[in-house]
Amino acid sequence: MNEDFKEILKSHGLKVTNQRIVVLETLSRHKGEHLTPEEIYEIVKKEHPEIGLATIYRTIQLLCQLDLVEKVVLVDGIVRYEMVEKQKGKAHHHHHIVCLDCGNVESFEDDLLENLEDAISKKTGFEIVNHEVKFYGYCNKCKKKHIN
Amino acid sequence: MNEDFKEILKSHGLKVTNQRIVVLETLSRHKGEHLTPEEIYEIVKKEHPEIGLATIYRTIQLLCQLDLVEKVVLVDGIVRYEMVEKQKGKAHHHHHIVCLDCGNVESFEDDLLENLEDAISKKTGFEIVNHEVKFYGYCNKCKKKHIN
DNA sequence: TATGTGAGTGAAAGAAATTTTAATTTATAT
DNA sequence: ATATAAATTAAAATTTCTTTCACTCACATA
Repeated sequence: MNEDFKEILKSHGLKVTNQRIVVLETLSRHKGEHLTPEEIYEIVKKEHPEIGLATIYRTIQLLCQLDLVEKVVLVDGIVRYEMVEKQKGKAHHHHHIVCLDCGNVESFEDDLLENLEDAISKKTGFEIVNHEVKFYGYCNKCKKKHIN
Repeated sequence: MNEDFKEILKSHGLKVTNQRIVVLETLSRHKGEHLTPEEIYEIVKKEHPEIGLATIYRTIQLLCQLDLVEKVVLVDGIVRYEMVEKQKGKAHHHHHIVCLDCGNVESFEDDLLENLEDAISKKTGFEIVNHEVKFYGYCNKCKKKHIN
C-alpha cells in the first residue's frame, strides 16, 4: 500500500519524498476522520517537526489531485480532508452526515442518487459528472442532550 | 416586503438601519444569483460608498440567522449567499447544480430526497434536520466547449 | 557509485478572507 | 428632546492559505 503510493507518484513523474510518504501515512492512520490542514500538520509535527505547514498544504493538494484524498467542505466553510478508501482500485461513492452539535462528520455509502443524475440532467440540460450529498442533524450522543 | 423586513428586525429586538435595508434590497434585486460578500460589497458601494465591508459581513450573517439569506459553500471553498425565496412564508427546499467550467450556480427544486432522510436516519441513528445536495457538471453552454 | 539537474522543501513573506476593536454615530424608548 | 444601548466605520488584527526564493534531495545518466 505504501509501495502502491510510490508507484503512483512515479507514474505521474513525481518524486517520492519522505514528506509525501509521511503525510499519506498520517492520513492513512486516521481513516474515516475528517481533518483540517492544521490538524494534519499538528499530527505530523509530533514525529516530524521539520516538516513545514506549506508542505502539508502542497502535499494534500497533490494527494487530492491523485484521488487518494478527498476534500470536504461543509456549510461551516471549514476545509477538511479524508483518506479515500478504495475497493478493488475504485473509490466508492460516499456522502457525509454532520452533527450540528458536536461537529462530528461520518461517511456513509449511497448509490440511491445515481439514477437521480439522469433526471436532473434532463431537467437542467447540465451534463452531470458528480454529486455530493450532506445530511445535517444530531448524532446519537448529542440527540439525547438536544432533547433536554 | 420592505415593511416585512422592518417588522422582522423589530420583532427580534434589532434596529432598523439603512445599511441593513440597503443590503437586503441589493440581494433582493439579485434573486437567483449566488454572490460572494465581496461582490455584494461592490454592488452596494456603487450607490452607498459609505457602507463598509465589515458591515456587509455582519449584515449577511444577520440575514442568514433570520433565514432571509442562505449561505452556500461549494467544493471550491468560496462562500456565497443567495436570497431565500419564500412561498407562503415557507422557504421551499432547493439544491444547487454547479458548472465546473464557468462556475455558474443554478438552483433547482427537489422533494425527491425528503423520504431519503428517514432511511438515512434509521441507518445512522442521526436525527436529521436538513440536507444539502450539489450536482457538479457542465452547463449547456460549456458542454459544447467541453466536447471539442 | 558519483554527479548534474530540476522537482521539492522550509521559512518567511505575502494574499485573501473574515473578524475584532474602539471610537463615533444612530435608532428608538422614555 | 434626551439618554442609552445597539450599530457602524475604519483600521488593525486574525485566520487561513499561497507564493517566493534560497537551499536540498531524488533520481536519471554517465
